[in-house]
Amino acid sequence: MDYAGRLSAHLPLATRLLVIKADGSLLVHSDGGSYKPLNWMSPPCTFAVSEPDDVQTDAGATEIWTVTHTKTSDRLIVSVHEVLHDSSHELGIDPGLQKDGVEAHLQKLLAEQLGLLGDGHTLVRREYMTAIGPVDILARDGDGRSVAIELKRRGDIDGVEQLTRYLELMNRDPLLSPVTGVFAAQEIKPQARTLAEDRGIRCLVLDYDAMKGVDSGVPTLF
Amino acid sequence: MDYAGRLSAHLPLATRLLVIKADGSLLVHSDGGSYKPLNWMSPPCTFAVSEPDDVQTDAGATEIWTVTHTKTSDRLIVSVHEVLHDSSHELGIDPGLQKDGVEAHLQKLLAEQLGLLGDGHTLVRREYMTAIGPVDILARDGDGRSVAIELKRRGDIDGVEQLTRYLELMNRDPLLSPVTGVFAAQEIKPQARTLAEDRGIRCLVLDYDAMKGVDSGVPTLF
DNA sequence: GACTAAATTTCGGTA
DNA sequence: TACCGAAGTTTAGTC
Repeated sequence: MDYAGRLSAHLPLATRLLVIKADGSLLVHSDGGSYKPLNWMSPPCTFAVSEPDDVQTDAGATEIWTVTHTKTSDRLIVSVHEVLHDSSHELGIDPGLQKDGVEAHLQKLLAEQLGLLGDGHTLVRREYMTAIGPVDILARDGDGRSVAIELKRRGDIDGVEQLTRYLELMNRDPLLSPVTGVFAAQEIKPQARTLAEDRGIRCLVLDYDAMKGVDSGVPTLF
Repeated sequence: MDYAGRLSAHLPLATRLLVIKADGSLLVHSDGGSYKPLNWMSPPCTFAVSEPDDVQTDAGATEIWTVTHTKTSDRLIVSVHEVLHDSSHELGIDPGLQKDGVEAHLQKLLAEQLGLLGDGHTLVRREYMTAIGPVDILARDGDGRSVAIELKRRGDIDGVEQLTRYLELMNRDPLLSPVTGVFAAQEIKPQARTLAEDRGIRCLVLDYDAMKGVDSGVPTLF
């Protein structure tokens, strides 16, 4: 199997699971790894089966599958040598997945429990819009000063950079300035902490389970 | 099907493709979307089948699958109502995927075609090591001044931040300073360009196909 | 093993 | 529709 598109890739002959979806897209899975296929073609694409030429036949191929992306002309070519099993099913339309978010939920909890930042903190609003994007939570501390909170499940350097950009911008706004920053996450990487504190940004490690426990309203199912 | 772990998710009853891999991991696919399953459990995990209880039987379930992550105790519970088709195959060991990288190739091409930056540029080295990581390309311009190049397929804000960190550090080194920055990518997002130019970083849009065309050596297969 | 950066990322929300 | 940021991200490489 060969892929030519945004990169070139070759997959040697082996027993694989090939999944053709209703939209013509193709997944090639091995018997391990995570959910990511070894190779694939995303929709929109077209699926075609053709006869192998002489060289391909001599190599043992019985069918050639060609999957071509409709827009980018990325192409996936599969030499099928032997079909161990073939089965086709109509799955019909698909009720969607219902998710109970992570960062969204954490944000809600923290907004309700701003006391975790220190006494006297009050919520201004969640998803406070700025020119370069929304700040997760904008609050005011006991002295009425603005506090911008960036929330992550895992606190990485990227998150600190993100908060730094917001702070830079917001501190140019005389109505908000001075704005201090709080980097809140369930887990904060050492390098991220160092960078944040070097920039005068407070770090706050959140205990999700504990915060769920003091959930103000109805007890959760899980 | 219900997932309880890093988040909670529920998937209504429907016809699905369920793939159990050799390592006990499970994928639940619908007949569309991209390669990402609707729901899944990554290895290492354990797979167990049990009888439905009375409530589950009344609801129509004939089997209950429970997939539990070995380390995090994330859990996926599947109520199987009807099996339309069941097939099992030994895939055996798996020759790896051979990739022909993108950024790596682009980096090689640009290192060979530094004239794209302007006349007189010479290569110092690729993957120039600094304390906080490797700079993609270090060069010198016609006047002998250092130029640090950050290379991306898609030029995003993150890449500008990355280059900024490198420049900050390298400019503290008297042997290198002053170091100017070049942000090179096949496509540069407007916000990334604005941020880069605001920081005095040059932006360079690369034409991959054109650069491949002037490839110095053997013609490529694709 | 921990951490960082890339990914043929995919996916969802918003301007 | 384009763009931006999150993801139960996954994956690969380096320290």
